[in-house]
Amino acid sequence: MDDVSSTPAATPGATEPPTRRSRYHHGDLANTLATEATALARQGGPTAVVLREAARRAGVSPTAAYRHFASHEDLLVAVRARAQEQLAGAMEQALRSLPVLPDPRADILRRTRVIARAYVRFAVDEPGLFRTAFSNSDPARTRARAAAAVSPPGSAGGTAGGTDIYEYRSFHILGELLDELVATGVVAPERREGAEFPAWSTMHGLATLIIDGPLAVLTPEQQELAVRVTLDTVLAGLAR
Amino acid sequence: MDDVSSTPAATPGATEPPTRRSRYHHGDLANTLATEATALARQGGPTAVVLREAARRAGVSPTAAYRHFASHEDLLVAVRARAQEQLAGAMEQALRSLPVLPDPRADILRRTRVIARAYVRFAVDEPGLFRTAFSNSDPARTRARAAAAVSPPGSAGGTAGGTDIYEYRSFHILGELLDELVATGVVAPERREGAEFPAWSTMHGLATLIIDGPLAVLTPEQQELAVRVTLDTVLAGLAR
DNA sequence: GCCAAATGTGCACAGCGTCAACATCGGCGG
DNA sequence: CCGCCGATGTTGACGCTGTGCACATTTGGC
Repeated sequence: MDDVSSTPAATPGATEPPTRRSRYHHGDLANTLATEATALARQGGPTAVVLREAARRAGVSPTAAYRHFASHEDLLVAVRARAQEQLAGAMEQALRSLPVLPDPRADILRRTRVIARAYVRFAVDEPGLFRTAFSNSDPARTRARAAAAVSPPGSAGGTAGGTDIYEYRSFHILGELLDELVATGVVAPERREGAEFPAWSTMHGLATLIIDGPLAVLTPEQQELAVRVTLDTVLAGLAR
Repeated sequence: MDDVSSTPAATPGATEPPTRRSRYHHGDLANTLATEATALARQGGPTAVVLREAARRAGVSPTAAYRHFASHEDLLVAVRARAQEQLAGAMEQALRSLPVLPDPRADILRRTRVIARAYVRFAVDEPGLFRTAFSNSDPARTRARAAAAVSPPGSAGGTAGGTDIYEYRSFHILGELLDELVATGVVAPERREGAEFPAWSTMHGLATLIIDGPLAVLTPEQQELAVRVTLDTVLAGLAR
């Protein structure tokens, strides 16, 4: 399938796309392994990411993976990044195929609904990837990250420190959306600060409750209703 | 009963008053195993629940566990139930130690804030248990559960089918809270239907984003702010 | 008091992550 | 053009896991 590569150093040279290598040295194993591992995550979530199976699918011995990933956890980190990227991609894709409405207020409102729906839809359509995107195997890691201070949760733009919320592209998209909502007068300016929290929490909570939690028992129609009610509520809460 | 023990070394609790029999073969292993497994989940989350280790701590052979749990997944199910119970217990506990305010409106509002805060606090204080409570290893299981239809998401009371949202005690608590919010005129009656979705999604989303997601980088103070802003927003959205 | 059911043990197997030692390739200096 | 050396891949092994099978022990009902 089409996979969205997220490696910073993209292959600049000419390599055969149709994967024709039977040499002792496999072309770019790192990328292939991450891709295969992502495929595993897609069906089965983070626990389905097993290094040996990824190596098997890449046609390589298990230990070969260790030339490119320090550990299983390291491979999972790469898969997580890809999953995050696919989520953000799904959100942007939903926006892309959207005609612009004449009324800017109606336009931004609809885009907001579309984005929220895309977020939840991605979770429902690709639960494995979604779970993986927000998986956290090592608690210590999270604590360590928390040590790095970040800027106050105000408007987008100024951030400090290497660990940044905005490294999550989906969060960035959300921030811009909120700015537009304020600009068009839908959202009260005095409610802009920290508005990402209720907005994102709502979408994310709904998505996880549907795929992992109690709301899984809802029929698709009921889930649809849940999305609508939830979105309306948070919009009403942010409205001026 | 849900004391947060501070001694990770010895037996982590588990008082069994009923069967006071002499130590014949072995006590009620099922309970002991579940307790030990829950202790594992507490530090390390669902992936830390390993059957052999639980058996080891219970002082029995690994296969002994199979007399009480059909599989590792089955053991995890038991641990999940315990984790859910502890979450609900923490919420109720937070309410219990709360004096009643004269103004019913102020009272229910404060209880709402306390409950939401307790939910997030439990996730932060006991990330392992919280993650376990909402873990889902087998996608097929979720799909199967979804097959069982439930009643429309309206007011509490009428539900159909064995699989019920309200088997989650925390959800039940939330429903009653919303009823009171309507009764005291804080929440518009016409917004009552499906109000559990935005309310719970918000709390749950915030909690998971903090312990597993991007919001982990926030300082405790910033997390506090995030909780407040999020709660205010959803309350404003539900208000009449 | 005996026997069957319940409960716990030992052993074994396959699969996992990972390490150490060895094999092979490909690019660079001579 | 050649040889070498670092990057890459392989084999084998270790300890861990979940789990099935045959066997040992306990216990409650007759």
